[in-house]
Amino acid sequence: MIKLLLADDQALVRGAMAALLDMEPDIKVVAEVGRGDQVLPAARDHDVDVALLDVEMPGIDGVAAARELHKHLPAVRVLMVTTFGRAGYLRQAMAAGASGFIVKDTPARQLADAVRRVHEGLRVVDPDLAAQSLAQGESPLTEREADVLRAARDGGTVADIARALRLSEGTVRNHLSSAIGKTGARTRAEAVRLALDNGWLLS
Amino acid sequence: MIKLLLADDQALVRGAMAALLDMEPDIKVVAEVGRGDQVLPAARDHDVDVALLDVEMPGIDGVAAARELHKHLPAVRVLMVTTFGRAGYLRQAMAAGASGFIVKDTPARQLADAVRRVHEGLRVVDPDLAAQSLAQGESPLTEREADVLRAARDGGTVADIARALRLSEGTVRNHLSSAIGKTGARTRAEAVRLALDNGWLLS
DNA sequence: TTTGAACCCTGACAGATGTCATGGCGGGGA
DNA sequence: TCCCCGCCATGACATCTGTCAGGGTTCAAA
Repeated sequence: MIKLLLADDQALVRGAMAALLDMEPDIKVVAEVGRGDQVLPAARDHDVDVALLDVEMPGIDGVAAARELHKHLPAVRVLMVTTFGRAGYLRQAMAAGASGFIVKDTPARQLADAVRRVHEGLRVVDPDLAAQSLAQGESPLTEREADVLRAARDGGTVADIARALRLSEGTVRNHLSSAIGKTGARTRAEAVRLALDNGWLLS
Repeated sequence: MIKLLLADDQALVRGAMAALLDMEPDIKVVAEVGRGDQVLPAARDHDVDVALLDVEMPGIDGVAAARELHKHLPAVRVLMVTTFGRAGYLRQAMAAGASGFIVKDTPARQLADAVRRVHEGLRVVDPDLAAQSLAQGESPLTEREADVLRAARDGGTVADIARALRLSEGTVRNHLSSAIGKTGARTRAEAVRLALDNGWLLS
C-alpha cells in the first residue's frame, strides 16, 4: 500500500485527485495540504511514501518543498505536477531531488502509474518536456538579473525596483538591459514574460 | 440521474473531477472535452443536463462557450469553474446565461452539491466573490482601451500595438494613458495586470 | 598572481513613453 | 436641435527607459 501526500493549492482539484487516486487499490491518500510550508510537517506526521506536489503554491513553492523533503526525509519519493510545461521548472525540480515531473495535460489514467513508478524508485519525466529542457539549457540570467526581473513582475517603475532591492536606479537599468539582451526581448515586460515562461524566475 | 458535461483544458484535473463526480449516485459524466469550441457539439450529442465549464480554455473561452450553450441549447444549465476569483468574470458569466460560478478553492465535497443545485434551477455563487463583484462594479474601460491593453499584454512596444490594431501611435498612447488613469496604475504593465486581475479583458 | 565573472556604481544620450491641448467624426440623450 | 461621449488623429512636451562607456570591489579558477 502506497501512502501518498497530496499538495495543491486549489482545494477542488486536490480533492478530485484524491478521489481519483483513492480508487486505486494499492494507493491511499493519507494527507492533503494546500500550502508548500505544510508539506514537510505533514509528510513527517503521516509516514508518507510518495509526495505529489504542485509547483505553484502559497507559502513556499513546490520545488522548494521538494528540496526540504529531500533533505529531511530522503526516503520520501517526490512527484511534481504542474500546470505549465515550463522546461526550466523540470531542471530545478530534478535538482531539488524530485523523482518525477508531469504536466496536468497528461491523461488522468496515467497518474496512478506515475505514482507507482516513482514509488519503485524509477524516474518519470514527460519526454517532450525533457527534450525541451535539454534544448533550452540553463537560465542565462545571473542571480541579480533574475531578482530585478522578479521585482519588475507587477509593473513598477525603475525607482520602485531600486527601492525594493536597495540598489541605485542606474544599476537596476543595467541589470534590466542585460536581462533584456540575454532573453532576446525588446522590452522589460517581454523579458519578464519570457523568463517566466522558461521557468527562470523560481526562488 | 444528472447527465453532466465536463470542460477543462487540463486532462488531469478533468479526469480527476470526473472521478470525483462519478462517485455520486445521481450524477453521470457523459462527456469530457478539452476545448471551448467542443462544448456545444458535445452537449448536443449527449443530451446534457448540466455543463461544468472552466473559464480558461483554448478555442473559445468558457464564458463564450456558455453564451453559445445558452443561445442554442437553453435547457442546459451552466456551472462555471475557474482558477482565479476574478470578479469581472462572474459578471460576464452570469450575463452569458450561466447559473452558477465557483472557484477552484472551494472544498471538493461542495462540487456535487453545486451541480445538483444548478440542475434544480437554483443559482450558485460564491458569496465573497459576489460581494467583490458588486463593490467593484463594471469595467471602467471603453472597448478600445481594453483592446489596447489586451494587445499590450505580452510586452510589445507602442508601434507593435498600433500595427496590430491599425491605429496611429498617438491614438494608442492616448488610450493607454486613459486606461492607466482609470485603473489607477502608474505604468502600462501595471495597468495590464490590474485589468487582468479584475477580469476586464475578457473577449 | 593574473584573469575573468558577477556585482555595484556614475554619467550621458537617443529613443520610447505618458500627458496634454486641440480638433474632427458619429451616435445617442436631453 | 444641440450637446456630450466615445473614438480617431496630430503635435508638442517632460519624463522614463534602454544602452553604452566608463571605473570600482570581491572571489574563485587558472
